[in-house]
Amino acid sequence: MRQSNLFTKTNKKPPADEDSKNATLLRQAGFIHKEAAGVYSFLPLGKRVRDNIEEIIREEMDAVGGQELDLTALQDQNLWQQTDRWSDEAIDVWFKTALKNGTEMGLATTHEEPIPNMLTHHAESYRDFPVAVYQFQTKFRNELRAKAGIMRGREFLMKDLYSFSRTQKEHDDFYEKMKSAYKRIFARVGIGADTHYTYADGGSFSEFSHEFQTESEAGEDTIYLSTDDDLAVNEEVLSDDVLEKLNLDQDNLQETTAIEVGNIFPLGTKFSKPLGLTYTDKDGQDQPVIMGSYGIGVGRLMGAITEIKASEDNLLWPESVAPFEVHLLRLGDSEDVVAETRTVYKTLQGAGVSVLYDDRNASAGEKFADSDLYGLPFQVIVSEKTENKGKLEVTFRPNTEPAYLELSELIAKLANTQHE
RNA sequence: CGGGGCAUGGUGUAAUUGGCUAACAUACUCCGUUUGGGACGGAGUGAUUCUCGGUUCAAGUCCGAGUGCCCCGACCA
Repeated sequence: MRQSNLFTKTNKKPPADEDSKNATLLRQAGFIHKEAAGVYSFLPLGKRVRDNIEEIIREEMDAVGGQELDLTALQDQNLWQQTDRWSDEAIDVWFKTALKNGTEMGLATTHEEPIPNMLTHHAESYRDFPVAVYQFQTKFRNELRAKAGIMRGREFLMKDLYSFSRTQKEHDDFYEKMKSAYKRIFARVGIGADTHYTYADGGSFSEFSHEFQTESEAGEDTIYLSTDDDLAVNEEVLSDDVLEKLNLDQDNLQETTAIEVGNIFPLGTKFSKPLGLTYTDKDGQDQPVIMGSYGIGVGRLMGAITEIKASEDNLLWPESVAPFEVHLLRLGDSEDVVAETRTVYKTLQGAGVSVLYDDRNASAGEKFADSDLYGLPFQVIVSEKTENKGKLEVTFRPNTEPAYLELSELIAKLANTQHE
């Protein structure tokens, strides 16, 4: 994309009404726009990042057999009354709204009810199971206090997958597959080393649920990390009993704050029973379906990546999620520089590389400043200098030492550093 | 929901502490010169000082109420 066509602008100063690093930098760079507290719009650059994260998650969900769908945000209160979760006491973050006829509807905070309800109309036989369905869907939560930029908002995009199994064993096997899928996701988006499988409260149907917690001072959770096992325990369930069960020694645990970037949750028959989701077994008998839910807040994950990777002043994107792989800077506007930059731009695009081409008639300093703020993984410079050298100047962030490469060498390098 | 802080052009700030036409930087538009770390000169555009009410000869400034934003706490299916 030509940067001259990008309608968003960077700001010299960060916004004054923002405290979190993620919102401060993402807004200063024009990746997101704030509509209200905890309500952020995604602008072209920000949307590209979020889309990239979404696509990685999608690939991993498809790989474990997930089928993508898209349920509505508007929710019928009758459904939620079946599980006794329509009241504001049961779910205190409900947004509710009235239809013209006076009927109340809710804006979905989760789809633990509607998904199994929908499934009762489609899956009945043991032959129809197991099933795993997922969606990227907007959730609404009327938080008492939104905070931490895009990491705890009132409206946000969430990937939620629900598994439906016939037996506990079938459920357990799938649960393990999801655990691996989540590990791959967090590794692929560049925070694998900082993210830890964490034991957390399991609610009424199982002893534990499991969270993926990314170490960061911006986090709101406290976890106890066992570095030997790359395993952690959320403060909320920490006890001698639990430590013994997990074979952990309190003295070897390290307390740290972390961002919950994902969680997986065994639900048992908590929802399938009241909603009447059963399957008919080979003997013609109805059997309850065993459920699991598996969530990742896509926006929160983007926020977490920002918190982990960005410096105080500049964003920095892992190649796998960057809005563009290459930031191509044209310094000067002499004919040969313009022609050469255009050639590089076209050739990289032809090679399947996403390029943000700064073709503006701006000063070098301004281009560098914007480029640093954007934090794309590769910075490629074409100028009189590089023309004389006959090579491109390439910086691979976060390195600051440039390399001088032929165009063909650059393309080879880009191919090699493609993330798994 | 309890507590604290803040609210002035798109953005970041100032305004003698109640006093003249709300200033500066940046951004934006136009002209010209520039082009390796946010260039320079010139000319412009842009503000109901969050809202409503009050005090006063006079309010961005004081008072009251409300709203919004940020932070701490509680809460977090």
